[in-house]
Amino acid sequence: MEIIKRPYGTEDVLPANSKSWSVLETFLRSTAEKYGFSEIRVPTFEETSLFSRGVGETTDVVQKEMYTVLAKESTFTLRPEGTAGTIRAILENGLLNEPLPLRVCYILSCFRHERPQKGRLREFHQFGVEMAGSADAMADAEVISLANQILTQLGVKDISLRINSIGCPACRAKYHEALKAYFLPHKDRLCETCQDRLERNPMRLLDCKSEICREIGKDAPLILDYLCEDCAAHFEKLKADLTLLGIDYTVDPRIVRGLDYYTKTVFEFVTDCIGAQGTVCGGGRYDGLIEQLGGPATPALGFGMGLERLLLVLEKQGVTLAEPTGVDLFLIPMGDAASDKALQLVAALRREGLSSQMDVMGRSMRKQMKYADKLGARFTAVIGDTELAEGKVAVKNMATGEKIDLPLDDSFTARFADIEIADRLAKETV
RNA sequence: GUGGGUAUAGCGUAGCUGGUUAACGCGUCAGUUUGUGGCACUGAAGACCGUCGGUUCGAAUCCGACUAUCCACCCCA
Repeated sequence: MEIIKRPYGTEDVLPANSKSWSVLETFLRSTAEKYGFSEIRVPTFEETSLFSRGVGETTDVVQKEMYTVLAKESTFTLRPEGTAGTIRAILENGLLNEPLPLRVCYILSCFRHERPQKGRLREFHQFGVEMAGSADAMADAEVISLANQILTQLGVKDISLRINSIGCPACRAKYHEALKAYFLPHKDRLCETCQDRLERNPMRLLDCKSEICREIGKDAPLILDYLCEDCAAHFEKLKADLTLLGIDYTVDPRIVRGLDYYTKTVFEFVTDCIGAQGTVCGGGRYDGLIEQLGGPATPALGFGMGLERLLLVLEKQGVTLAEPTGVDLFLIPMGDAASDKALQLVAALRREGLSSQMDVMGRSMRKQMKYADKLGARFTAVIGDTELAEGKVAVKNMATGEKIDLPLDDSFTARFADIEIADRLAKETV
């Protein structure tokens, strides 16, 4: 019988890598906590209309990338991003009645039906935060600061923060008109996709990779010149605050987010070391979204951080988050009486907080020794009739070959713990 | 949705100007007398050479289709 393979664009996290994931997740939550963000957990699937209303009817994500499933008589959609569901939960549970601003974070999987490539999966994971209630640019700076601290403390290098303001619906509408007016005379020379973009999303024209489009767009009007007074002031304040925080950034007027809810501030942390999909973190302000989803008009913002992409960067840059799990003491019993004793010792060591294992395959002593070595056991101990009779056992340090006698009584686990700690300290000082 | 690349044991590869039992490294398992691992040596298991069809006396090797997968466009994390 042949095995069934995983769906295209999904990934298995194998034992060799799972620890990096859990270490990363713990780090993300605890860092977010320092900024006042508490974790929220929401369903994997939602009412389809939540996304068409929240993310935007005309976006690619909603139009062609959603996994919408028919379950009995109802249809649902696997979340393509985290914000809509989180805002839904906030509104449904009345969280906005708590002292504002509300700060929540999450780690969840998202689903988009796209063609997989490096840094892009159909099921991917993201860490995200949402902050609701503040219209001040200081809130923007804080959220960006969190992302910045995460990346910095993880040791990520060569990643740049780009910020932009895409204004409020009022100034953006004016800007779109100006852009169209600028590009229309050159329409025939634009690449095919850009001709299409001219109507759908004119701001994308500035981001085109084609030489001709770039050349044409060189002198195109910039959104920053079309911001209303309020939006312009907000952007200036953000820049000033980032400078106060010592966070480097570049203003990139070409940044466009593909989700409809963004207003004013948009930002992304981009690297070029993991292929074409280099946006590790992206986010911005969405002052209209909460009202759009039926809540009270409340300014808010957030970001999403792609965990697979982040892990790709860390791997590429040689950052290791976790050493493989080892074994502190591997017991090698010889004979039934010793085996019974070892079984009890292993359990006692584990209760003590140490990791301990023994053979469960009925292997010869030599094989057990080899196996202990492959497991990366730091210490081994052979227990046979002699040890039982003398009431002591030699614990062997696998790295040095040194052996230390320990009494086979109730003090064994505590004594071994001392040796184990001493060994750990010795390694650290070296 | 559109391009292009790739498809040989668990993993990484060789073989690809068609020619008899498809090779190598790593890994796994068993041994080198059940009282001490790493090294070395011996041996074993494990591949219908992605699938189907075509050319041919003969196909892992050439051709086609399909499927899978990777990279890129697009889009986003």
